[in-house]
Amino acid sequence: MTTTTTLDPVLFAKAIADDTRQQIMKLTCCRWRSVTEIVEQLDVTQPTVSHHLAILREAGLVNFKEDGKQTYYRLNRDLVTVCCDQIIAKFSTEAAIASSCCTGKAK
Amino acid sequence: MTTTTTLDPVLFAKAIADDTRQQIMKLTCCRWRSVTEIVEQLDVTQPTVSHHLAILREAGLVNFKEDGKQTYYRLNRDLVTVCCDQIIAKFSTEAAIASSCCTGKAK
DNA sequence: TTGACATATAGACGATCATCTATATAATAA
DNA sequence: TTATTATATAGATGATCGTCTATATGTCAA
Repeated sequence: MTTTTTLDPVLFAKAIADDTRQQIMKLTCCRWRSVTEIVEQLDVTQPTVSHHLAILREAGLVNFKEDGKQTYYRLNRDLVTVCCDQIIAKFSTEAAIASSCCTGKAK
Repeated sequence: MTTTTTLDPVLFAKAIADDTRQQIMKLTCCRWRSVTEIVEQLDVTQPTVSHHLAILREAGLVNFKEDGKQTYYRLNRDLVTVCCDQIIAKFSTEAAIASSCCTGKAK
């Protein structure tokens, strides 16, 4: 299952603009983690972790799979990379020229 | 004047997690822009633009220079690139191994 | 079936945020 | 000096956000 797709730079930034969420992203960056496992590593309650997982899931930033009682989450690292590259491109000279935001003389 | 330095990934994300700020970043990505010039291109008031410029300035994401009555702002593109690279690195396998967040058997 | 466990959802609460109007500050022009 | 222009700051307001407790839902074991 490949769920990379894309994500608007503003929505991407909002999704990762929280310390708890970045901690979750780091915990899930290289292997599947159950919610309980994540809760054990952090200083917040289980509902708080579920809340942040829902935000990351809706953004497509984590993949998940259910297995009996447990739900496992894993970071969608490809999407992180795509979004970061997209941000760099958005604020590059080329993007500016393409959107003609650079009219007038450069100073 | 080179003001690249660094910026924590969470703080970087917070700084760019707003549509108006990303519009300002795009407007200033390739040349110096006065506040008035920026206001003319956006649908918000001048104090709102000044507010967002202050946030970007405190994060080091824009450089500025005063010239008489006017203040010119320009995006610090190098810092944007550095921060994006930093985010990609933070959630890479290597970073996970380095911080030993990958203990236990991979599934 | 009943109880224990894993996760999600609902609702409340305080904090932060984006925006506005009003005003202060500073520089130039008349 | 006085008026005008450019920008920043103060304070208010409504919206969004992060977190919590309480509870619902669903799965497995006894």
